[in-house]
This record gives sequence, structure tokens and C-alpha cells, in this order.
Amino acid sequence: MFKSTEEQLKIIRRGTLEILGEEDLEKKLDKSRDTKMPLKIKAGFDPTAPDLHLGHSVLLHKMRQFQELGHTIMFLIGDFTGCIGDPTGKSETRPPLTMEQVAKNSITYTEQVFKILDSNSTQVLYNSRWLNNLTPQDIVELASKYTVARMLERDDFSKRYSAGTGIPIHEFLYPLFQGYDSVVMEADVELGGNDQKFNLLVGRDLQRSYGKSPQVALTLPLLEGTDGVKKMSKSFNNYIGINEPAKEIFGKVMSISDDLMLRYYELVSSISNEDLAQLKDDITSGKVHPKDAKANLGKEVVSRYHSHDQAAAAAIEFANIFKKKEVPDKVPAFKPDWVNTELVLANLLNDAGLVRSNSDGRRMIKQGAVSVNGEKVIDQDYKLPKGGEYLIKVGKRKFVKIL
RNA sequence: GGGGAGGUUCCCGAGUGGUCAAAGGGAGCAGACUGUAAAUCUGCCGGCUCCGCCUUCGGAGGUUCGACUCCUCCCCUCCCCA
Repeated sequence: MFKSTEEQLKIIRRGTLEILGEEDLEKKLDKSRDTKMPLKIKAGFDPTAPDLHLGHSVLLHKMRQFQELGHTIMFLIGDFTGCIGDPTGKSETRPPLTMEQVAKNSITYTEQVFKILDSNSTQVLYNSRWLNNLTPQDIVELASKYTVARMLERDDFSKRYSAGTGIPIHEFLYPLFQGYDSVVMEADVELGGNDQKFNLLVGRDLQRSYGKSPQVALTLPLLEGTDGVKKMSKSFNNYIGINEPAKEIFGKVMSISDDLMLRYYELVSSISNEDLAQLKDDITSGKVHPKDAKANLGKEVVSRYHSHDQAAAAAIEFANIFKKKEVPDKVPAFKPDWVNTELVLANLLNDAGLVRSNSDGRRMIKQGAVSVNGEKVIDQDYKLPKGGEYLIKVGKRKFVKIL
């Protein structure tokens, strides 16, 4: 039923950044084969962002691989810890979520993860189930197992400490609770992004303190967002959501830089290392145009979360709009209130949601970003007369049809 | 408990009685150039009925013709000492 430990390790290692406790992993895999008991693979998610994106997908695909190897995925929703606020990667305190928000987000989460994970071999757990039952004594005991000095080893804590930004004590509890989750769950392996390394190791230490077999910490590279700098995150608005419409995903992929494209190939496509190296060569030698490579990547990503047909359609529409400067097939329609015989264009843009305010609308017009029926409008006070249909374009890709 | 430093527009950060909707940088947006790329250049970047008006500089009051700038109280953060 299980592949050999060597084979499993080969698959597990692919694309991972670090395996902390790799020897333990080998032993655990051996034992699992001998006893025919799947390993418990833990991965935790904060229910802060209801939309899963490509950044999450890196981790989710690794989870999927473990499932295919026959192990049990324990998908932990940090509904309790989400209310504390994970300081990871933040230079400042993150505002806690309310229980209501968390509950709502959790549902959206589980709806989406099974686009990637196999629901049959996934256990979904909520850490509030056990964390809410901890008594003050339990918490004090938990806290006694770690020291301030060790906490300050963590990069963002030490940075904030020396920068004098302030670290509320509850943030120290976060890694402890996350580690305690591992104790309760008896996780064999915990997966996480590279920024979770510290937390994963705390879990390993705590399990040892509580007399459990320490988990192996497996970290995965963090995917940069579409800006190419910060990690992909909803709060930075640099993400490509797996739930987004096909043409949206395709468009976003096409807008990333060439360097970033290669990075995405590495982390989110299923291309082999050899083929990726070949692709790089071909781009350097001019054999392959980077734009085409990017389009292929876009198609692959869209196919994965939608379908091949939709991927092909998105690619064609993209080419039509930007190469041939055509108008997309489906343009959202907007029906304004024609109280007068004419409407101020700037305000209409605002009402239709194409700009953020009337002032912004005027600015856009002034900067030559707006066209009506293909004619560029420069006059900030331009008014549309009543009657007739108008096709309005703002910037490069925002269209609306006025009825 | 004592002493000190601070809280400015999305972020960082100037500004210490009018010339401030508030320097500069970053992010973002738009235009040019392109491969809707990157880089670069240019412009915009609180709101509005937009040559003017309105609302902002931790909160609430006060002084003043006039305050982001002065006073009072309050809230919050950081540092040092205990």
C-alpha cells in the first residue's frame, strides 16, 4: 500500500525548502510502512482570508502529494488562534478577528480547499475545540515550557523588539498555542510556509516536552505576489485567487514580470526541473518568446482551476483585446438613473464602480484614461446625453456598457 | 511609582501660529514606450455642485482674527530608572 521510504522521500523533498528533522521523517515513514499506519500530516490555516490563492496552492499541492502517498491530512483551521492574531511576517500587531468572521471564513475555506485536496482523506479540525477548554493552569503550564529568550529568537519578534514597536504578550501565546495543537493532534509532520518555520519548531519542542514524538517540520517556499516583491497575500492585493474567473487569472498571470514568471513556473506549475531549465535556456537564446511562455503558464493555471476550454478561451480573448484592441465579449452593463437629459461622465464612472470617487473620475478623464465609444474624452466636465448606448473604457482593462 | 520621547493623510516620514490638503520617499492609479511585462520617463494621488468650497494631522475642550503648530484634560505607544 505504501511506497518505499526512498520513493516517498523523493516526492516529499521535491519543491520543499527545508525538512527539519529529516532523519525522524525517515524513521516515521519506515514505521508507518511496517505498521500500515498512515502518518498524520498537519497544516494549519488562519481563517483570515476567505479567498485561497496561488500562494496557498503551493502548500495545498504538497498536502495533496502526502494524500496520494497514503497519509492522512489534518487540515487545521485556526479558528481560535485567528482571534489572537498571528504576528508572523508583520511589522505590527494584526487586529484580531471576531468569532463570527472566523466562522464565516472557515466555511469559505473548506469550500475551496477541496479543489485541490481529496476530501476523503482529509480531516478538518478546529483548534478552538481544545484550546477553548484550556484552564488558566493549563496555559500557565504551557507557557512555562518556553522562554522569553527563545521567543525573541524569532525574527519578527526580535526586529520589533529592537525597533521598539511593542509586542503585546498575547502574541507570544500564538506560537505556543499552535505548538500545542501539534501536541493534541499528535502530528507526525507539520507543513508550513517558510515564515512558519519558528512556529513549526516550537510545536516540535512542545511535543517533546509533553512526552510525544516530535513532529517533522517541513517548510515550503513562499510565493511572491504579482508585484514580485511581497509574499502573495490578500491584504497586499497582489494575489491570484483560485476562485477568480478564468480570464481574470489569465490576465493577472500575463501581467507579471518575466523573472516572476519563472518563479511561478517553479512553484505553481507541474513542469519538471529539467523542462524548466530548458525553458530558461530557450528564453535566453530567443527560441521562446517570454510572452508565449507566460501565456502557457497562464493556460496551465487556468486549466487547473477551471478547464482547458476556458483556458483556451481566456487566452484568445486576451489576445483579441490587447493585440487587436478589440472589446471583450462580455462587458458588464450599467443602467444609470437618467433623471436629467444628460449625465456628468466623471460621476457616472463613479456610480458604475470604475473609479473610486467623482474626483477620481475627473482625474482619470484629465489624464486621458477614459474613452467613450472609442473616442478619448479629455473634458473633465463632459456630459453624456440621454439616449443611446455607450461603451466606456477606463484604463487598459476596465469596460462598461451604459444602457 | 519616577524621568524622557512620541502619536501627521494607505505606509514611512517632514512640518512647531497664517504662504498647509500639509515637504520627501514608498505603495497605488493613469499616460508614453512595450510583449497589458519589467525597467524608464511624465502626471495624478482627501472629498465636492472643482478657477472656489468642505472635511482631515490620537480624542475632547480652550486661547487666538486664524492652530497640525500654543494651553488643559484624556487615550495610546516606546525608552530609561525602580
